[in-house]
Amino acid sequence: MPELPEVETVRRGLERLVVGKKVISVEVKFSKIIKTDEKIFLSEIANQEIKAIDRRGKYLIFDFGDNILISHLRMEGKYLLFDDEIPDNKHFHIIFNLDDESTLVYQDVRKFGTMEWLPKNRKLDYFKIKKIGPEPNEKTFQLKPFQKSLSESTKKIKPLLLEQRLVAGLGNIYVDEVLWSSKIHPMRIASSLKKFEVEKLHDEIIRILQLAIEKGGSTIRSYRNALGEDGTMQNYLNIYGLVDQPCSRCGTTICKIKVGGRGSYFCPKCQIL
DNA sequence: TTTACTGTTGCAGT
DNA sequence: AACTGCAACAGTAA
Repeated sequence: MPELPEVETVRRGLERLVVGKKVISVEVKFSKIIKTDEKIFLSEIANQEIKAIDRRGKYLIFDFGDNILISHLRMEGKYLLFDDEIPDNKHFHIIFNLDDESTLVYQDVRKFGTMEWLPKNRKLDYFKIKKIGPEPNEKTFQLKPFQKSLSESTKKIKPLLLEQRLVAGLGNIYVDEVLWSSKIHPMRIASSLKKFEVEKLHDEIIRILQLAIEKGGSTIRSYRNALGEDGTMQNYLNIYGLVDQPCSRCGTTICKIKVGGRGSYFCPKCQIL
């Protein structure tokens, strides 16, 4: 479920449901998800209270006080909470047994998700090394550095925005929405953007991600009751997934192409190359 | 039956 | 250094 608005929705759900609970033990059914030392993870997390659930970009952060668990949902990771018995499911990979008899389950059909157990004092370093850019809000996502970075890049704008380096949180859905809204073709070279286009792009990144958070994220190809999977943002999308349908702004038929290996939707009249 | 596609990221090539 | 393509994996649709 993973762009920033979906991860934030999951964070809010987890915050309500598991903060204050203690993890009694963890069962790892598929080891490759745990990227740090599994033995240390299992021994250190036992009997630790979940103090808070935070988020940075598309990363979820379980705060245990001295340590943190950084969880990335990648393409299909989900969290589920069961009050008692958990059903049989071959995609339940990590099981957190909590002190009130409930069970937090990490489900991931494609097994791309990751978890890392780290001392809390390495948190800032972690995101610095990963080159995760500023959160998309007016305070931290400043226009000037964004302008400068774009003016110095010969990359196509869409793949550049997906790197998470200039701003955190955009994925394949919202980057297409932001570009449509800003009337910018996904293959435009970053340095070719005019000042007014960069300003519009900056504002739309903040506006659309914020709107999507308010709508609880988008639920596409969804299954059933995952935490925070109650989003309605899919009803407000203007371009993603709408190939062969008329552009809501000009009526032109929406096209789909590949840009940097990703399926990309755009209006050939509103977004000129 | 095969192939292409999928809300992500990181790495191995050139 | 900066790009591109693909691998990690499983399911669905054509």
